[in-house]
Amino acid sequence: MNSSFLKLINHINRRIILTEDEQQAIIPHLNLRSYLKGQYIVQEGDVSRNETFIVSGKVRSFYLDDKGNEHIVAFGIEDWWINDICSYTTQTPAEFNIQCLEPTEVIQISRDKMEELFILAPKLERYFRLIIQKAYANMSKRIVNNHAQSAKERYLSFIGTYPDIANRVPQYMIASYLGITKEFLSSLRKQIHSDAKS
Amino acid sequence: MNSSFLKLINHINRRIILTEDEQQAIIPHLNLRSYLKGQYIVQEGDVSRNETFIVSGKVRSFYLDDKGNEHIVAFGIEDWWINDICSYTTQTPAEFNIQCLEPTEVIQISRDKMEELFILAPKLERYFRLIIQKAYANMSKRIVNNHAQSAKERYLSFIGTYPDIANRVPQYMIASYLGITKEFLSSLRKQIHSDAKS
DNA sequence: CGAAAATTTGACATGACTCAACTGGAGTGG
DNA sequence: CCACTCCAGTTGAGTCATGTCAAATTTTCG
Repeated sequence: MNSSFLKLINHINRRIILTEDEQQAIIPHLNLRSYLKGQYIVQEGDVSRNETFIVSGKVRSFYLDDKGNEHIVAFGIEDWWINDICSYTTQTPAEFNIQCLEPTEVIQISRDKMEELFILAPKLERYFRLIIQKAYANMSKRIVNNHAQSAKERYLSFIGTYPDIANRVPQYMIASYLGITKEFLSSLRKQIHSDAKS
Repeated sequence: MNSSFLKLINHINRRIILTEDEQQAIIPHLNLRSYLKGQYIVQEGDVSRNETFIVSGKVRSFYLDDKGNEHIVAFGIEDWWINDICSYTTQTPAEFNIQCLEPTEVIQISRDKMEELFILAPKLERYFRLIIQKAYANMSKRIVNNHAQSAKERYLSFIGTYPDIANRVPQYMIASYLGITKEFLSSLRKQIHSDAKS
């Protein structure tokens, strides 16, 4: 089996149990696709037509406010699903952009194919439910932490929790993800370094 | 059929199609329960053992930080599901409290019963997937809005979107939900009133 | 009516933003 | 190999949004 597809199948098998037949039946519904750095998987205003699983690479999902400022909603790396779920489920124009920060390889499943898959293997409903539940729980904690912690604490916690992301994306994006300005993040880092020395 | 159960069945039927038989089969798995104002449906440290659907009343889900400050994660009203999903799915101690703000009637389904239900009517996996997807999409927007908007804008948008909640919970809880202090919210309201007059 | 809870007020402190300038790489092309 | 540009990151001064604390006031409700 193609190793990218295998990666997804393994991801599924870690949460539900697929028979050999089911695994084989799923494969033809999957669509492998490559993006270059900077390319968009979903653009604001377009309708998101696929569920997207990241095989390798790195993406960000962001929102552009009225003043033209970017607000990063989420990063996505290897083994994560990423989408504008609202646009996908209601087939309305996306509010978020999803852009590749590196050359990125993904597996996509169109809505139609997805419905076929759910008929083929209804267990997949459970798989996606579990995935999204996890994402929801993380979002809830993020909301709370945004309120309960200072920017400095959030930054330290971010680089502790996601070192692989923190090391591989520009700082101004981390600032945006945390909801602070790049200048302020810069001064926080300065503080942190001098804290460490003294 | 008991009218509370009917309320849930209708809620389900608005998203998926249940046969008459399935509807009848679901009922015995449901558990009706009443709470008084102030009572806890889930307490921090306990394990959440049920999915909980609110038939009537009003609840809040909140987190207590190290300094003892409350941070409201969500409100729940009629026709909403509310839970500490993380605790429920992993059967680990809850980080959030879920407390009734009024006398509240709920329908609960234990994990075991839920598994039975999923076997009985696998479509329910889809129903819960759709519910949680919606909640996730809302959370994402909330994160963005917390970053893109000022406290005043968030407050106005909150009372516009959820007037029924805004009118029925104390202001200090709205402040907590928005991530600001009750004093600051008070001064925002003063501004808003004087804006309106001039 | 009286006590407790919720809200408001005001003085003051500070975390975080703005803006503009500067530094320092990483290409790129001559 | 240098000059040039572009982009990310840093700095610092000034400002604004929001927080803190303590007290006064209003509302709720037994």
